[in-house]
Amino acid sequence: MTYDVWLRPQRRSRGEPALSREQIVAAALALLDSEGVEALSMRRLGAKLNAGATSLYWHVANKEQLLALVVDQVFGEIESPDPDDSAGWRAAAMLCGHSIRAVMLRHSWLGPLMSDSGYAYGGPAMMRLSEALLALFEKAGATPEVAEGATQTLCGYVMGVATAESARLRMLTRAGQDEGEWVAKAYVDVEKIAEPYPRIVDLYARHRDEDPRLTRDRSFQYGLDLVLDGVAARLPPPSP
Amino acid sequence: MTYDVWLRPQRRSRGEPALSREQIVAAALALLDSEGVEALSMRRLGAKLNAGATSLYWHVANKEQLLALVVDQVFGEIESPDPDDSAGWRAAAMLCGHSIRAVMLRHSWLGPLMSDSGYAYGGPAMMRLSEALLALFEKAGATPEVAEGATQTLCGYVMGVATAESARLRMLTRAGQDEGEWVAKAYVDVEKIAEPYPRIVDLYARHRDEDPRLTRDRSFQYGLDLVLDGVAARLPPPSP
DNA sequence: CGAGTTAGTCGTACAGTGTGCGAGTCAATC
DNA sequence: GATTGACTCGCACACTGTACGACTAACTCG
Repeated sequence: MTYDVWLRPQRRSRGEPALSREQIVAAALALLDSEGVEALSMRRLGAKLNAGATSLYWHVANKEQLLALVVDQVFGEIESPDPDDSAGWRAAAMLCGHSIRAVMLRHSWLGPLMSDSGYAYGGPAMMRLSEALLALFEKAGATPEVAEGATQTLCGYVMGVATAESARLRMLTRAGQDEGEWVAKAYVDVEKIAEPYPRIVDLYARHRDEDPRLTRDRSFQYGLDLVLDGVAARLPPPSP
Repeated sequence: MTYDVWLRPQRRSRGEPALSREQIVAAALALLDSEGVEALSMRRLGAKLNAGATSLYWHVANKEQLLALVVDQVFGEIESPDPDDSAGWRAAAMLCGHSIRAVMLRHSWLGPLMSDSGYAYGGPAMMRLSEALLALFEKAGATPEVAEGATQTLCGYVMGVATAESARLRMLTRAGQDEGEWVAKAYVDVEKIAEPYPRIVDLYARHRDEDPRLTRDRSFQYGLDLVLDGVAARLPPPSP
């Protein structure tokens, strides 16, 4: 019965209670954003809400469920594509891909939390996103099967890459270093470890003097284009 | 200096010590496979090795580092592509993609651990894999830039999808249910939540009576083909 | 109005976590 | 024989998630 997270109605009384599920989720989100995932404990969250740690358990079954709620809340920040986007399906899908990535980089704890369990069964926000993507591709002429494949491939790619990117970002902020500095410092280590792997050394060298953020942006865009090319090839030819 | 995990030489004495780093990593791997990530504590790991929990800290700086070592060890199970594969680059890349997915599904804790931090800086095994993929694409005629893009896109897609798949698998084994049973049971909940999203309801309905494993296999293959199509379009046309 | 029910909060307690520290052991070397 | 260095380990600390039962305060019913 894992789905009852989303089904269970919220109990309510008259004089509104001091704590509410929305409040708790919002506070958890704020704590995650400002201090990272390892800082989120029920006690700290309670303290932030001027409440006892165990009071939270009235509104939320356990920590895992709370995290699922937070994850879905953040999914709500993603801009769903507009199936009637006048710029065409491709531009809309692209925008959506970038939006997913932006949200995952903005909340760099999202990747790990999704992998931990959030992924497995999606909440309403994730469903809304999936529905919108399916609709987008179908409107572009895809069969339901193609739309499904396109959606899964797009999401798989975007989330895979963004998860890796955010892992890197978390490591940097934890080290309190700028991405540029870090690349410079890491380079000497990488040269040693990667020594038997000339193409990797070369790859590092090629990006050595670039702004790492731009490199990442470009790299993401490259793969996104590649995936969307693949999608386009599976759609009926556009009417002239 | 995050890279010193891979650089630090192992201390050794004459009469070989009761514990070794390899042993610890192997035991941790076994524990992860058999009981999952939440069962891996330093105390339990120590007990499994007939050693005190804190003895491990002689061989390993901390738990995080241990996990990084385990992750890289498992990466070693992935079959690197053979750049001279007589079946062509596409078949080789495909095989590699399937191998990555197989390893991630076999060790369903891998996705989360990679997202947590492993991803950020790769160990030798991950480097070997990257090098092999770069070599494969370059041998197929790609420029270093295209090879880089292809590698990142392929890995991003495969790891993204496989992480999502393994999250589902973990949830199932935790619930002690068969994937088929679960789909059947979840269906009634999903119908409620997804009710405003007709395409998702439809998607569920389409797969309702299939073997979920085959559905997943097919879906993965679909996206892999799509990505490789995109890669092919970026390679020079094959000589006749 | 009084009694009972229910929603909501919280303190305490328990079993567990990662790991710093210092004390111990034992083989190799001087 | 003394000393060094490689290891092992028990204890302690601060911290975790959460079960449980006690408590308060508001609402409902007779």
